[in-house]
Amino acid sequence: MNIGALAKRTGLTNSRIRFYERAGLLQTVDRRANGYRTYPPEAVLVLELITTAQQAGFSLDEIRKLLPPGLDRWDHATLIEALRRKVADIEALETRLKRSKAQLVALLADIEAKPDDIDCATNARRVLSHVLGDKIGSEEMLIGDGGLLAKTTRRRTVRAG
Amino acid sequence: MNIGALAKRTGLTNSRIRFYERAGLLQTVDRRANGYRTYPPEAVLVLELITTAQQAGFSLDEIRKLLPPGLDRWDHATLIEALRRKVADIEALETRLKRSKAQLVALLADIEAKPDDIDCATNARRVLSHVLGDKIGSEEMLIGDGGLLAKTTRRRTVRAG
DNA sequence: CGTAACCTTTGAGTTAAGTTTAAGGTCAAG
DNA sequence: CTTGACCTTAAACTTAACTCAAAGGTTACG
Repeated sequence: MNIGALAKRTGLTNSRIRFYERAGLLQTVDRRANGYRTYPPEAVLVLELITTAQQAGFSLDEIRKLLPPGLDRWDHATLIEALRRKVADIEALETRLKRSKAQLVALLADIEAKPDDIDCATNARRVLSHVLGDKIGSEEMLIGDGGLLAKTTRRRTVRAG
Repeated sequence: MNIGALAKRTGLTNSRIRFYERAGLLQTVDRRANGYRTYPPEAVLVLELITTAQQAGFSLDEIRKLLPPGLDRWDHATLIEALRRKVADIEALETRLKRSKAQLVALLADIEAKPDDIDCATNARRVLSHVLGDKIGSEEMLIGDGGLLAKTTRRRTVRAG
């Protein structure tokens, strides 16, 4: 199978497949006499594994460390470890999301609860003091990155290579 | 207030504050005769608003569009719209997270359910077919970025400016 | 033989949110 | 009058996961 065919099979771009090879993720590749890459059918599986793992939140770096052997011969213990860690990561993120959402919802309620007899500026100050109040009040709030991810704007320029 | 003092008050770095100004997020700044920036006390509030919004998942771009007027005089309707959208974003992400987590947990169970009388390679094939099976089986699976975020590896190089 | 559709490589560009560096002014204290 | 802490700018660097462009070789078809 040539790279173009593999790309069509997997829905990935040629450049992305080459990139994965360069990144050490796709080793099931050979060269024909003319220099063309040629792939065995399992390459489709490997690429699908990679994208599936990505969707589950694994970075390419993590995937590389888990994928290396020959599709069989996996490091059982390491793999399970990684999966468990990733589940824990997801749970942590879920917690953060829940908190952020609650804050936003509270903020919405607060803004809309404007008594209607006070002016906008006064309402703004009132809301503002609620939003920042809790934070400013506590001498030292718990540190931690926070920062949910603003991935609403994903690039994902879809265009075949 | 000089930039250093503001940085200390907010816990941000000098460079980050300058960056926010360059990005059009922090307009409450003046210059002394010597070129030094000087800030009014409200600058602390503005910066705290910015980081709070960031933690709620807003990108700097989104924040810029919501922040512009003079701390009061907010665009009520636009703001509420944005907040609602962000809540919806969070909910969508929560859904995706739930699905991914379920998949991972299922995968874990699958791996550990190895009958112990079959060899590792066979088990690997068995598990692999489960992981990819659903996907391969369906002619055309629902499209959509997926890609949870692998932000386990956050850079956040902590070093004062 | 031409040309279109493949394939190759290298190297640079993209995005977000900053940080780092280099080179240099300013200011307060001793 | 020098030292150290502070401030200034512009420009380059960082990370992840790719994409895009340029310049060129290969192959199948008519």
